[in-house]
Amino acid sequence: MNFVEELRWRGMLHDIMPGTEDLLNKGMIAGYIGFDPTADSLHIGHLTQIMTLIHYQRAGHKPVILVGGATGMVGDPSGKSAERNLLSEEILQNNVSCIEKQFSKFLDFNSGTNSAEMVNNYDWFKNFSFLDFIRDVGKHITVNYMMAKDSVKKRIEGETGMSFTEFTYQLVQGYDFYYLWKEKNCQIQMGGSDQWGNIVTGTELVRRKGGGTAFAITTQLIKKADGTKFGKTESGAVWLDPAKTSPYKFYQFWLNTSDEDAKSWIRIFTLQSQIEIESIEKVHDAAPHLRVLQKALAQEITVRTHSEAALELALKTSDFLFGNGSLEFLQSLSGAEVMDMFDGVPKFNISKNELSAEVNIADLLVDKTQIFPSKGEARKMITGGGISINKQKISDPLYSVSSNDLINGSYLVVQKGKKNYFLIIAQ
RNA sequence: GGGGGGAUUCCAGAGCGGUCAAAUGGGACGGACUGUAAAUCCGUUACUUCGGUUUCGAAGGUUCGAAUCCUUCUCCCCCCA
Repeated sequence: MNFVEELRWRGMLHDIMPGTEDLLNKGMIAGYIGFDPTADSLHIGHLTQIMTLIHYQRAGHKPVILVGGATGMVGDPSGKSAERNLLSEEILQNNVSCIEKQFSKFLDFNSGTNSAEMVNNYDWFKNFSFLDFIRDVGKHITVNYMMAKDSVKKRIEGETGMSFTEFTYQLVQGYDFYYLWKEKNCQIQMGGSDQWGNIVTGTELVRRKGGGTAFAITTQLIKKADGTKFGKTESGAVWLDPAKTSPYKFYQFWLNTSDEDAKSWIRIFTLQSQIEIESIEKVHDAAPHLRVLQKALAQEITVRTHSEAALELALKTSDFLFGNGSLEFLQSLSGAEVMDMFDGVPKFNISKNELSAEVNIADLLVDKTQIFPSKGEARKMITGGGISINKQKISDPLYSVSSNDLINGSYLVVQKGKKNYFLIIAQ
């Protein structure tokens, strides 16, 4: 199965320039995708493009990652209704190096001729003077052509307008394509469907300035069945950096996908074959409550993005927090493992002296910690059966806690409802 | 400038001078159910040392008693100029 067929059956293909498939069938072709360093980590919104590059490399082609140290300074207007805030140069450079590190997990940078390669357009733009640019690049593209682009038209017709800087963006990105085509024989640019306009400006530049041909492939933007935006949770974006989104939360994000989304996402975000996926779906349909699909999806992505060990911990944590969490399991964990498991959970410190005598449960939850804003509320919640300490439901508002309740002599696990955990650490 | 209407607890929106910590709906949070889903059902939704204490735009006043009546102020909306 060739690269294009692969994208097609997985439902990833959005648009492809005529002739692209023939070109790819002729042999190894270098192709690239650009990533703007708008943050110091990639997030799951980038995952489609990462998967595209993985398939590209698996099909025997050479994937090139372009990190937009220069384009990031301009700001892509595609899909944006208002002018972007510009990032400072230091922040951008820091973002670039963070992102570069993340790619090493996904692609093979040491596989001979089709090794992945990473480039930064800042390298060829930093010494490119404005005058040279408008003479050598700007000359080839008409403003009429640029204005016809959707990303530009919308902004011009809209009320917000568009700065010259952002208007220039497609030319800058277009030049990247020309540069890579000329210097690295990179003949294909890929990207999300919103990038079509920018990519085509590049192929146009290759034709007019270089007299050559270049090709474009775009992928489907990920949609959720319920219409909400993909990749966002209440707590913000889902990052690939474990320091920004813990592997446990990462795993949970995928596990919580709806049945409908899971069926399309397992094709996009995992490398399972068509036969494997269809058999998983069969099992899933027979017993949807087991969520075999979501589990397969979550497992594979978590391992690829983080590691087997991270998945193990995520699984254990999930099992404890949602399944049959037991006191014994907690007691079996080391201090470090506990901290890992409750990563992101609010923590409160309390001195051991305070617990040497008995402390009323409401005092503990309100005065000693800030789990509840008032004692009345804490008592109501306790009476309503919404509070557990160390997995034991507390229903008496007069219940007292003492140092005997500490797990391994050092902490208490408080639950408000089923899902809200708090860790009280005695020091 | 003239005339009219309004300001209520997270939001919307009821509220005869006493029985109003304030209807109802939404939201939020808990519980049951469940697939860590959806729907549904139930409960809670000012503080409290459970004796009480502070709330209804702000400040005064009338009254045994005021979210409800009076005065002044602040802000919002509508209509006519």
